[in-house]
Amino acid sequence: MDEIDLKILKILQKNAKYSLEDLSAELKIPKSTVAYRIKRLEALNIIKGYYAQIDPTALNLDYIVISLVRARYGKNYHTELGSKLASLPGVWGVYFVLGDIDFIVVGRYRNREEFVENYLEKLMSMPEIERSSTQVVVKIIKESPNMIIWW
Amino acid sequence: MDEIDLKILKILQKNAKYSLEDLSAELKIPKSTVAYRIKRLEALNIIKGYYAQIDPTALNLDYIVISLVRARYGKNYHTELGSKLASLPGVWGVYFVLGDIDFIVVGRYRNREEFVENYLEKLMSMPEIERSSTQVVVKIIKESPNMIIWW
DNA sequence: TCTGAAATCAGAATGGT
DNA sequence: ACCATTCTGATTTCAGA
Repeated sequence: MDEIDLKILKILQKNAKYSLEDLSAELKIPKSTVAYRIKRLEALNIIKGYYAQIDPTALNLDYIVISLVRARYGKNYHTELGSKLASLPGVWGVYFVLGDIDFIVVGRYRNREEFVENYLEKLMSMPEIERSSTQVVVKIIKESPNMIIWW
Repeated sequence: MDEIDLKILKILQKNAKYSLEDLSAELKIPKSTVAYRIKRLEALNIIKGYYAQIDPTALNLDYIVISLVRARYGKNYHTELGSKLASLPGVWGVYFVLGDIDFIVVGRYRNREEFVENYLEKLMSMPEIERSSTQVVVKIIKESPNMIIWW
């Protein structure tokens, strides 16, 4: 991983359709070398894949929720609860944190009913949870999780 | 936006490199029609772009933080604070929520020093903040924000 | 709006340094 | 590990339905 690899990643994290030719011109190295580098980054699993970014609002996914969850104490309670939370439909993020709270959970739904049915009811029936508070997101000010390299 | 569009999106949200030919076979429509559909989804900004997904740990980004922020009351305090939080280096998510907390902020850093310098010090010098608590993520159990369509 | 065929172009493969 | 060339196949274009 050198400076050139980093430059490639910096460009591809923003635009996966950037062509080998343009990368070649940008980095001033032959395009076959660019191809070679990218293949290596893929093989090393540094590039984990390519995906289309879809506008959530276009699919009416504007019922975004974030929950702060505290687990009960007990052996395996944390790991078990973690995977149970992660498997809830609509949940895309589960973070295990230290402190007052144990888990932060993020999910996207199309409306209140869908949220209640797929998320809230299931959450409230989990015995491993000691306490949880769920917030509805009013506005997404920033959401660009694909921008890994910012420096 | 019909059933076919949704199927296309469902596939491309997972794999942007899925070829027109394979999509054509999968959906049982000619590949030129698939191309036509995709172009339309792009034009309508339903597909917002294509990205390479980069492994954060490969770049030593394992100092992940989530802050719960409460703003002071006052005109414009909330919108101003929102954009100030979003502009912090390393911050990729800022959510405005209702309730006890006003903002939930997510950031990625390579180490403690980088986090303190780029994030914590700047956060703590923001007068619009009444109170904030920052959690360090011990484990990312799930993080797949690109999976928009789950039903 | 959709489709088939042709043309174009980008990416994969090869082999040499 | 790097790079020039060749080759393959995916995408774009366009005319017609």
